[in-house]
Amino acid sequence: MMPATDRSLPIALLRARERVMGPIRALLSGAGLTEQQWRVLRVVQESGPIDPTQIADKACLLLPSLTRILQKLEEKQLISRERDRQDRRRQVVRITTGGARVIADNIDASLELMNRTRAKMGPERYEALLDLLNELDQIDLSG
Amino acid sequence: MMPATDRSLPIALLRARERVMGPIRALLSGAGLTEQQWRVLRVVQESGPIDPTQIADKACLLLPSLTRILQKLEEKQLISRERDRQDRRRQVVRITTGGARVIADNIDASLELMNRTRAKMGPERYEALLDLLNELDQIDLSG
DNA sequence: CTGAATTACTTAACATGTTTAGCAAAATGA
DNA sequence: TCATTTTGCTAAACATGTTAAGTAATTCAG
Repeated sequence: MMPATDRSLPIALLRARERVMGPIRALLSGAGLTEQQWRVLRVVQESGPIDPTQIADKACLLLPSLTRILQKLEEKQLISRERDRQDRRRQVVRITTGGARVIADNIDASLELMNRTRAKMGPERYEALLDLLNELDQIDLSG
Repeated sequence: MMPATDRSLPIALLRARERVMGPIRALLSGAGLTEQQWRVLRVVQESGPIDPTQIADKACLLLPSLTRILQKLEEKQLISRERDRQDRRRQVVRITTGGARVIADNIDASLELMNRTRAKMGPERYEALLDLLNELDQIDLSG
């Protein structure tokens, strides 16, 4: 028998994510960015010059998705790309002045949303949730 | 400053979901079904005749997505649809014999995967995670 | 009863998720 | 060194996510 939807882990994860991302998406749409574009932009700013494979890892995206996102961000002139001199398979991605400005204009509201979530839930439970999610991510389900 | 990715709630939710759904997707692809198609099929079987709005609610899908999914499931003859006699805006969705067979063929392995996750994580922590996710889902972030 | 909401979907458009294939550069090994 | 494999990324195809419009049926206010 199927568990009630609130006891189904996949659906509970889906709903929780939607609850958290809804307000963030609303904020970012005002800046003309999607959630994923925002994530990539922030990774690039925080890390400095970085290649797509590492971006994908940090932003939790698959490379085919990232390819399209980088193309969009480059069109919008929020990032720049060039080939790596040492290894010409690779690219070096950098944030532009415009990209940095977009982050500066939205970062406070974004962090405020997460802080509000944390406060409403209670810091201890919020941290406990993060711990459990990370634990779940590290489980080996293969055997 | 951006939290490390494992302390970012949106990314932690993303990774956890991917970890849980990966094996389930692999199982279902053998049956020619996507994760969402499977979710819809199960909701319809468990509920009996049901309209799309309720399916969307239970399966945690938006109506535009559900419209396409129902079309695919109808093509595959796993569900049937007809207009509601009382309210002709509505539809009544039913599972077909073929749909019931697909569920019967895959339900055991599907439940087994979730049970394995639960066991590896420990039943108590698993339940605690579900509780925290549901709590997060019920937070009012508007104010 | 009738025109203005409202409801239950459907369609369309754009972005991402997911899988598979492809290509060029670099590393490997006989 | 040269064929093979691996790596880093891109392209394509199909499915879903998300938002905005559109349509037909129903409800509601006046």
